Amino acid sequence: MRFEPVAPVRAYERVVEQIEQAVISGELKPGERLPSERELMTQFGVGRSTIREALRVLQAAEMIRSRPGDPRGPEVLAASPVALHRSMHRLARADHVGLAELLQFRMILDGSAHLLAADLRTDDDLTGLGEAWEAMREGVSHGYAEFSRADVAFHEVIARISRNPLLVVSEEVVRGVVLELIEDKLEHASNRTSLMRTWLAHHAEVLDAIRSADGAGAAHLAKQALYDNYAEYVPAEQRPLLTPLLRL
Amino acid sequence: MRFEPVAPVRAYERVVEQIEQAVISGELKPGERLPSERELMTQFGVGRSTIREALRVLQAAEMIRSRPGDPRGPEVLAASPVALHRSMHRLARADHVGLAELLQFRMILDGSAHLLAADLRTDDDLTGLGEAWEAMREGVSHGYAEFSRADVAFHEVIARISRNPLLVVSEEVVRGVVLELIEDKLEHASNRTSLMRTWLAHHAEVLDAIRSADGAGAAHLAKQALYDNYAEYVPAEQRPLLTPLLRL
DNA sequence: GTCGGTACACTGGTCTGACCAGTAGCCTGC
DNA sequence: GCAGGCTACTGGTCAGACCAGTGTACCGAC
Repeated sequence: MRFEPVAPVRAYERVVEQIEQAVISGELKPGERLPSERELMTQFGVGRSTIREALRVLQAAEMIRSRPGDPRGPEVLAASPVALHRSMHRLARADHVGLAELLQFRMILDGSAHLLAADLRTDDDLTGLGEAWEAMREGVSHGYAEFSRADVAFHEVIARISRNPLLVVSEEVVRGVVLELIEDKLEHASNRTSLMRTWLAHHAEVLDAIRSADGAGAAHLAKQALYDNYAEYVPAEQRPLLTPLLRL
Repeated sequence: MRFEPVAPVRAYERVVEQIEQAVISGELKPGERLPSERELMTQFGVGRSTIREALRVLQAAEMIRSRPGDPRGPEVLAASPVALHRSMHRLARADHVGLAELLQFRMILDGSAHLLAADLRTDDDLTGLGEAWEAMREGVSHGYAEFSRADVAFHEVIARISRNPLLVVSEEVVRGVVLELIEDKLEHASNRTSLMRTWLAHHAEVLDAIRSADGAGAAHLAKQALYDNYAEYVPAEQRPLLTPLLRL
């Protein structure tokens, strides 16, 4: 006979549980409203601070949103990847993860997204992708910031074509963290115009590969481009971590 | 000239921000303690309820833990994938993310982990992997639960050989969520013994591929195995989402 | 009739102050 | 030296208060 350690159950936790259960089970649908804090307080038979702490937890999980003054009460939100984004971001920022690992991960995600996009793209997708590329081309003459924005948009279109929200979110997060880590180094990059032209040409190749449903080609282009652009910021002794990915 | 929508900044949010920043920047390391609530209250110049709501948010994000009575104050926790797991699980339950997407993601992660493992493995890694396989072999006669545990351990060893914490964590999370989604269906699986023998043989192949540094082979084996084992639970019309990954 | 403004009732955000159960560490008394 | 209790804290919870903000119903001007 073995016993398990016990942990005291806080009042606010049981409030969270009940509301969470109601949302997960679909009893409370997105857009619907919770009773006001004062009303919940009597329903649960606890003080307002307890209710408020419970609502804070649910709000941090992006399950509800409350606005002061709204007589309809806190709103139940639709599930969104925002919470996933936050927790992934936090984890990625935790020191165990260096630029090499992030880049590795990004090559994996980006490569897979390109592979899937080349296979799953519809005609509409191709149109959208073409427009995204046009935006990049125009961005060249509007300065680096504009070009960069268009570049990000291009990548997001590809991720979306892959039809996998996990891929979209992860890629967005990892891209963000990578940029945060090297933004200071990017500031001093010289001859940006030629850099932009290089990238533009690369994206044209990617576009072609996806148009001709060449998944392997698109994936390789994506990974190679990431390596070419960012490997210089990775300590030389860690670069062998990245090269295996280029071979597949 | 365009204007942006403004959102009022709550007091507790600014408290969260500051503490979060201190943790992310490494100013507060895991194991260290925050001042007590009453102390924080004077430092931030806000009421205790505000402090408490901030701490609740941080606690929901698995960044801190507080125990009543502990004179040392709330403890800063090491980054853990628990929060990531929770938010991914929620998203999966809300079925913006279905089994197909999860499996797709898992094939990507697992395949990449195998690829990297085959390239980066040291002799020690191979020894460890061999032992993990032995444990699986012995597990066959100790029942499904035991075998399953050894199987998970095998996968974790491979993920660790790939030397990328992001890969390790993501895979762990996705594997967990996938299992939760189909656990009821797995319960009724018949002739488990033959199933175990099949898996054992498959893992032997993987082991061989990694031993001989055949990254592409190991990756393909991993992805194919996932497809073979789980595709039956994916609606037939969604299976084409998975097959492109097998070709690479 | 419609429209603009206003008053009201209610919301969530915050603060204060209080009490309780629990913990760690000191400090006895043996 | 050590078991047992004492104490000064901790976090968890509650009650009550005030404020700024919001939606709505009402109301008067046109």
